[in-house]
Amino acid sequence: MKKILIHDIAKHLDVSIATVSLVLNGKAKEKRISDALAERVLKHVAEVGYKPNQLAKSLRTGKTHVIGLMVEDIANAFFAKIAALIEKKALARGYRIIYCSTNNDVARTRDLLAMFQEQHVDGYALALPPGVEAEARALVRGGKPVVLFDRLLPDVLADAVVVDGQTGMYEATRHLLAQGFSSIALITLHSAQTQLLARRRGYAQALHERNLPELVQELSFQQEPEQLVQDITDFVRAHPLCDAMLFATNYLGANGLEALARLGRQIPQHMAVVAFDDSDLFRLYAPPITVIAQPMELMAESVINTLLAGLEGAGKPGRVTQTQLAPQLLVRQSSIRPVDSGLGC
Amino acid sequence: MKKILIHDIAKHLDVSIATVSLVLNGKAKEKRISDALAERVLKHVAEVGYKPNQLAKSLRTGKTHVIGLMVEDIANAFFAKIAALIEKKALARGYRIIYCSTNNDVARTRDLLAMFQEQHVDGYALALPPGVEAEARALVRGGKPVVLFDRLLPDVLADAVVVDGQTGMYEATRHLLAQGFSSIALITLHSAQTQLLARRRGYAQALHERNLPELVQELSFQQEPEQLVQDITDFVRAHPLCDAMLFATNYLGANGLEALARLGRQIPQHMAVVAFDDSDLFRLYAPPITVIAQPMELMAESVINTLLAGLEGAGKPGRVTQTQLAPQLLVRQSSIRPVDSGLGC
DNA sequence: CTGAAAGCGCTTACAG
DNA sequence: CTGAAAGCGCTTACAG
Repeated sequence: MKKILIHDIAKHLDVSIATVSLVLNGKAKEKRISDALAERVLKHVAEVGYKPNQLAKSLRTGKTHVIGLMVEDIANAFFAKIAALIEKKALARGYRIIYCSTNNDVARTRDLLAMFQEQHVDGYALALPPGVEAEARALVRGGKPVVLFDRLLPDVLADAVVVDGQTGMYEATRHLLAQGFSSIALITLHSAQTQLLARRRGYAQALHERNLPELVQELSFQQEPEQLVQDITDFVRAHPLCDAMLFATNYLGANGLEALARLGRQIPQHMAVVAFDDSDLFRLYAPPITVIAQPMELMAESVINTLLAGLEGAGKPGRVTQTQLAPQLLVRQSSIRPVDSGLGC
Repeated sequence: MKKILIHDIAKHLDVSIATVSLVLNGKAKEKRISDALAERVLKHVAEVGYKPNQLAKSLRTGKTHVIGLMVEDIANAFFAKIAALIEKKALARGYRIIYCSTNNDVARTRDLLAMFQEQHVDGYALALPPGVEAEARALVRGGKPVVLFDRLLPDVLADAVVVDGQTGMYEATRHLLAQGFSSIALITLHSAQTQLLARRRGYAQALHERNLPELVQELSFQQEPEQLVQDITDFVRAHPLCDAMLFATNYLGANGLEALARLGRQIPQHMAVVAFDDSDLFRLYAPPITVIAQPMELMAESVINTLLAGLEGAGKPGRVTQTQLAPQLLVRQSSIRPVDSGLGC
């Protein structure tokens, strides 16, 4: 089965190559090609199943209809879910997804950004680690649509879709205070990722309003889960008065549950728990874990819409679209203060 | 910043375009280009940061260095993990990944396969739903490397990497029998996916050896999680004697835990549980859930190696490489028969 | 080693 | 509407 070329179509129909190409690209009207002829072309193309070579097309037009999606780690439930949603919506609008995981590694991210450019992706949906500001700025200057999501980059003015983690964490902390927990810790990462900083600000704000001291433990990222469990275990042991823990990310939460289980601490009797991001684990855990859930559908929708506005839109007037979405506190049993059963507090 | 072309490099160095191209493609020796000149070219290319246009290169050579990865659902923990591993290994070998989720939808899968072809991917790593046998065969005949993974397709002779789910499920069932559970149900999907059929065979085999009847519940896939929970709840209610459940997939397991929790059934006192695939949820659940874990690293490694053998290898001699990996039964508390505490059995 | 040239398969002004 | 042609940016025989 020989590959069919546009030349074959033209020859068969006894029309010019230009006619076929114009009809296929929807420029029949514009170029005053008769409806009858256009239909004849379309019919035959459908019959023989001719598909234009995308590489040739892309080389000529400079458009690939490919979107580069960069996440922290596709195996992370949050990023896997957002990737699935973005993929679905992009596909429905005729765009394909090429994806990469940065693992928050700056050098790797640089390579991957270069790779996307070499692949001539039409647009970028990026959750970037701090440290690639210069590259991100250059990308934005390059003129192709760039949407940052999940986290921003300081001093990089670009379209973005983020969730208001500050308010989310503020409300979660207030909820714990209202439940009567008094020594509330935040377990987060030693990182300048903006979404983490925002979450921390929300926590700090709620405590400051009550003149309570912060109790923040920063763990270093890019280490084995087992090490995180150990670090959290150490933290719990070192802070016997701590009666509630907020986890700034879903995998910190997962490792935190493991640490508490190993220590034999009951949730919420010995320790209340709230985590960022919802997941099967948190929803089904015994007891179910209170979470600050991000609006996944909305995020994906916003990312795609912003990207497509830039791709199809009539050259945006140099303005930047930053969308901030509200998270939702889903209160479950893990953060409800048990009726005092005589256990020491 | 104007885009640099190979022509610019040649002009600057006062050599021919051919020389630059040959050096860049590692054919300097072969074409008897002096080491000194080759080095001069490489040095200048590095200095100005010249990157050949991949589209032009691909159009000319027919190679894109892109691998098409098709999974059932990138948001599923198993596929997200395998995708992360395949991505990492592919990238390390100079290949990029373009991925799609089939959602086991036949029409959608056909479209996606066509899309991969239009994109001229160099190789395919595919977890396909039953129903696209013809397309898969055509793809294999097309001559580009195709590796099926996770599940095979009947009558499609292609390279493949699968896990021996039959033995995995056989051993899990034997383990439950050894623990003294007597009415063991298998919760699976109404589907002809080969990996599901293999798992079912393993279950049936173990029961037949003991002359015990099968108790299989097939749920229809492509329905909402909530419906699955409801179906499993109905099943449990309808089978009061059933004292152990095997779940054929990870999300059936997750929904099963939810159903049991809602029904107030204790694990393993009222119901033992074993699920396919390990995950944070199963590992951290209270009680921890016994699972049949797939060797993720090995699977990813095998997929990539098989693919690259086809991509770089000297034209395989018409033979097919099918790899079957052993799963591992991780026994946890959910399937250990509790010491009789006087509870009715 | 070089230079000129063909060719990968399209799109798109341009003159008619 | 058509036909001839340029051009997207490479790679690679070919003759020298």
